[in-house]
This record gives sequence, structure tokens and C-alpha cells, in this order.
Amino acid sequence: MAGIKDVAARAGVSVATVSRVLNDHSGVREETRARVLSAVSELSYRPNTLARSLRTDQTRTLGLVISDVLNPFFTELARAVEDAARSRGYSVIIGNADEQLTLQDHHVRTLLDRRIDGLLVSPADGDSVALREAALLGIPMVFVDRWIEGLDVPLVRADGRPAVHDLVAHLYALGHRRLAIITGPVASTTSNERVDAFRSALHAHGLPLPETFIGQGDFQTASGRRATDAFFALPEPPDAIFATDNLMALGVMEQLRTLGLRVPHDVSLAAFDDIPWFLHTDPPITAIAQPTQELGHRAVAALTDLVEGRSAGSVTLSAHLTARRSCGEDERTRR
Amino acid sequence: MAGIKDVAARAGVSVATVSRVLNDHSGVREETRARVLSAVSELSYRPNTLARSLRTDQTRTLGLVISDVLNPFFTELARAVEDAARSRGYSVIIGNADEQLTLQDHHVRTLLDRRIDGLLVSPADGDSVALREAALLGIPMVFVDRWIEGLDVPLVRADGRPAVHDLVAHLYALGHRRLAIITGPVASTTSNERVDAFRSALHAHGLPLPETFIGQGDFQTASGRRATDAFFALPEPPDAIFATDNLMALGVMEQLRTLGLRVPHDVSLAAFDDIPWFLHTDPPITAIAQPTQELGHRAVAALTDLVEGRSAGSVTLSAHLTARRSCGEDERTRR
DNA sequence: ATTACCGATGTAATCGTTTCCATGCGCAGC
DNA sequence: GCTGCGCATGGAAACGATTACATCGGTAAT
Repeated sequence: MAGIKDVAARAGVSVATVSRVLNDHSGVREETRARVLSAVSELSYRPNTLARSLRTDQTRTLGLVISDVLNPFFTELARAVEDAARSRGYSVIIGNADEQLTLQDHHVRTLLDRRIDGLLVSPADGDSVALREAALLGIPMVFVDRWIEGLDVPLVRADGRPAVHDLVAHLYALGHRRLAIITGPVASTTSNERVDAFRSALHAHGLPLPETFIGQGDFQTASGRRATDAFFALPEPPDAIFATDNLMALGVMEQLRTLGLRVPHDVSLAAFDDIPWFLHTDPPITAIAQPTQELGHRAVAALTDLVEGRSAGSVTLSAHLTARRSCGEDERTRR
Repeated sequence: MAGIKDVAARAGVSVATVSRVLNDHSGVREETRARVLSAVSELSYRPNTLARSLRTDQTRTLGLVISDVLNPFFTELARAVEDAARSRGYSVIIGNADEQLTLQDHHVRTLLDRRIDGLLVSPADGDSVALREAALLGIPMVFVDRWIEGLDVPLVRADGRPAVHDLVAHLYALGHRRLAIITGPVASTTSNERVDAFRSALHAHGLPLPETFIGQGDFQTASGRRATDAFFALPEPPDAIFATDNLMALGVMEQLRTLGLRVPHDVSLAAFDDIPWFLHTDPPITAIAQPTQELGHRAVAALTDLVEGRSAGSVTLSAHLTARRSCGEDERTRR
């Protein structure tokens, strides 16, 4: 591949001049610029970003660490992030942590080794040494969707609590009284928020939330299956299940099918995070939808602010309930 | 951030020695190595990969360009690729082309600018200047799933033709005679293969494939909706629809719902690419499943072979039909 | 006519590594 | 007591860009 030297030689100028043209600095005679430009295209020269970044100490690259690419919510988020970044002239490198701390830290380190300009992260459950270090080092960083307590990092997320209250009210109105929830990983901030909101909403309706109705999940499909199994091993199983993410809702459906139970006849189902398929499942699933795209855009906006030396604050958007048939029929949802 | 010089100073050796320890070259006294190593950890030094790559001319990074991250098939593929690459000590940078040639070329160029060691690509429909150039430049490159005619690049894919024949036989056995198909982009290799196989299978059963039963799609949800609309504007609509990817199948379902039609009562539906949700849609959807994970692994194996100077050939795996209720009931699919 | 300045360009240091080559030292062989 | 050799280490040149600083005509101001 041709280097800047080759271009300089071909155009009969010094490398400095070529560089000036490439970064359009002023003070290059129009005719010289033209000569350089044609040398560039004749050699189909492309600058080596490694060398450039090494010298300038900036990569115009953002790192995005998410906990599970296979989760449609994160896929959509990643997509939105990439769009927003590209329109600002940044590229994005994605690291998929698969809900594992070690993998997450591996990606954080790899990204820092690549000298990304900023880090967007939706941290997995638990304490991350790498993230703590990065924050201390002053790497521009923004949390999206999930966060880690005690770190002074801006957070872009949607507050799901009002929507969870709406969901509980909806279930209550439909006559459900034995409501169960499937959580994410123990220390997951989003999951905890959803569980707390669920508990407080139940309380407001005078309903209990027994320990046995809290299924321990990990945001993965298999845990939805296990929790469902446990619920139906109880003498008095729940009459409604709220899965705190869409993959676990899939697990619930899989297991209900195995157990020969029908939704909503035998048990109702609702999920956090709405996805296109929920409209076509049997039955369509009631879900709480987050403004995923906007989350992505806002997060990138905040991060680039930080990267470019401006300040950035946290952003809280809101989620909303989309009622469908999986919780039983009522006036609103009948079609 | 600490550099190799700081480590050298701290350990009281030269940078050359530090480098030797880091890349564990032989010929460093055990005691010196220990001193260096402790300096490294005291300063929590991490090598600057930009500088390293600049010097060594290798990044241990693979580029993956796919046409649509939001398509579950590609998400799963990307995931498998990342896994396989990581286990071989490579990282992966993903570029999402969104089925647009210009975006695809943008990503290819960006990746080459980053001096990735090799390129894995599932090209979008049409002629790609950037890919052609890259191939000519001798960048190690492997196609996965889709390919471009006339380029001498190894291809890792699944041959869907036998499974398409199985599907047609299945539909025929269930009494369907008016079979329609929704294609991908016009020049898409995979889509063409699926259409050809479909046509030849129909022929084998003595059935025609009128132009009006070929819906022009683009592998995106909206095109599935449009094609469905067109089919049902016909005086005699089809009694079975085969969508050549899962997103278009989603579009078909959306539009059928709008039109008030039921599957499989009013029309049957089948899709290429199986995804977990197909088991839980109403009704469960008959699909042709590709060995996605293995595709990803094989593709990475081929690419790393190329990168590391070995030779690599094309790989063809096979896809298989998974019959469910969306084409009507029969012995096999009843449960 | 001298000075001062400006606009266009070149020279060379620099970024953080790797790696070729040189150096110094101890020891075996003669 | 040399010579030669191998081992551990250091010095310095790359890699390909950016950029501070120097240079060099030419023109305007005095």
C-alpha cells in the first residue's frame, strides 16, 4: 500500500505538504493542492489510521460494551449507537460481554489498548475492576441502560418504574392477584429497579410478593425456563408472570409449552423490552417498551460531548406499557 | 498512561529488554524478566497496540461486514464469528451495511484503513468497488453466506437447495398448489439460489411459478408487507408463501394480520432462516434452518488460515427443513 | 536600498513499539 | 595470554503519519 511518502514523491512536494492538504490546513497554493490530490487518487492512497492515531493521540473511535448482542434490545441499541456515532464522524467497536464479568473486562481492556476515544457501556452485573480503573484514568465514559453504583459517570437510561406500576395496575384490573416476577442477575441495577417498582406497585394494591414468586434469572433464555419450572412446582403457582427482559420471556413461553400450559388461560405473561416478534407470538405479549433508538442517540451525544471536552449530564427517558392479549382480554386489548 | 520507556526506567533496563520480556523472546535472564514484570504490574502498563501494529504490520484484528445486524441470522453469525476469533487470539470489528452498497463500501474502507489482518464479508447485493479493490490488493478475505460472482475468494455457506425442495414437497403433500415466493434483492446470490431451487422444485411437481407469485423483496420487514399486499390484490392469491428470510416473514405476518387473514387457514407461510421466536408465533412457523454457528466458525477458520499464510478452500454445509404448523397440519407436525 | 513580514514549502522531531546490530563480559580452547 | 564464542543487554533505526520550526522568495513599508 502506498504511503504518504509515495504521494509526496509523485506530487513533487514534501510529506508535510501532503499532510496539510489531507487535513485541509490553510496555506497551500491551490495548484499544489490539486497536484497532491491527483497523486492521492492515482495511487489510491489511504492514510494509515494507526500511524495517524499514534501521532495525534486520538482515534475517532468509540467503544461499546454490551452484555448480550443476541438480546434484541441490545442489538437495536448497538445499531442506534453506530448510526449516531457515524453521523458524528466516529466509528464504533462493539464488545459483547455475554453477561460475564471476565469477558466484559477483557473487552474493556482490549478497547483501551486500542486507544478508543471514549467508552459506552452497559455493564454486566457485579464489580468491574477494568471499568473502575478506566473511570479513574479519566477515560471519557458513559453508561447506558445499566450502571455501576458509586462511579461518577453520566448515565443514559429509561426509567421503567412508572410503566411497571401501569403494568401491575393492568394485571390487577384483569383480576390477577398472584403476581410473580423473574429478575435479572442479583446486582443488576435495571433488574433491581424493576423488582422494586413491582413490589411497591403490588404493595399499593395490597398484594404480597412472597419470596417464592421471585424467580432468580440472569437475563438469558434458560433462566426463564428454570424460573417457570420452579413457579409451577409450587402448591399455588402464580397467575401472572413478569419477565424483566425479553429473552427470559421467551424462556417462559418455551417452558409453558413444555408443561402444556396456555397463555393467558393458565397464566398471564408480560415482559420488559418490547420487540417486533411480541406482536406475533401466541398470544401477542404485553410488554414495556423503551425508547431504544433515542437511548442510543443520547448516549452517543453525551459521550462525544465528553470526548470533545464539553461536559455531559445524565439523561432519563421514560418507558411505556403496551398491553396485548397475554395478560387476558379487556376492553383496550380486545380486537 | 505509562509507556514502555517508563517500565524500562523503573526496571532499570532498556526498552529493548522490556519488549523482549513482553513478547516472551528467549535470552532474558530470569531475574531481569522478573524485575520487568513487576515494573509492568506496578505501573499497570499496557502496550499501545497502535504503535505495536504500526511496527509489526499486523493488528490481530478481523473485520466482519454484514448486511444487517438487526437480522437475527446475522446477529447469531456475528456472535459465532467473535467467539471463534477470540479463541484464536483475534478481535473482530463489525461493520453493518444495512443492505446498502455505499455503507458497505464505507465500512470496508474504514476497516482497511485500520489495517485489519483479514476481512470476512457477507456482501450486499450489487457490485462493490471497495471489495473488488481489496481482493485485488490481496487482503485475506473470505465470503460467508453470500458472495460476489467472479472474485476468487473462498466462500463458507450452507446450500439451501435440497431443503427448499423438501419444503416444496412438504407444501405439496399438504395440498398446496399455488405457491408464491418473496425474494431478496435482485442480484443477491443467496436469494437467487433459493428462488431457482423453488422454481425447479415446483417444476418437478408439475406446478407453475407465475411472475405474479414472485414478490420482489429486499430482506427487510417492510418488503414482506408490500409483497403480501400485492399477492392478495391478485384475483387468485397464493395459498402458500415462502419468504426467503426471517424478517420478510415477519412482514408477511404483520400484513396478514392487517388484512385479517389467518395462517395457515387462509394461507400457509414458511421462511428461510430459523429463529427461536418461530416456535412461539401464532402459529409456529415452518422454516429452513442454517447451521449458523458452524458457518461462523468455519469462516473464521478459513480466514485465519489465509491470514497466517496457509491456504483455504470454500466450505459448503447444509440446511434443513423444520416443519411446524404454519403450512397446515399433517402427521409429522401435529402435536 | 534596507528592513520586515508574509505566504508557501521543506526539515526533522515525535508518537510507542519492535528488532537488527553492536557491545561487553565471562569462559573454554589453544 | 590470546582468540573466539555465546549470552544478556543496550543503542538506534525503522513503521507512517503530524506539526513546530526553519527557510526562502517576493513584496510593501520606510
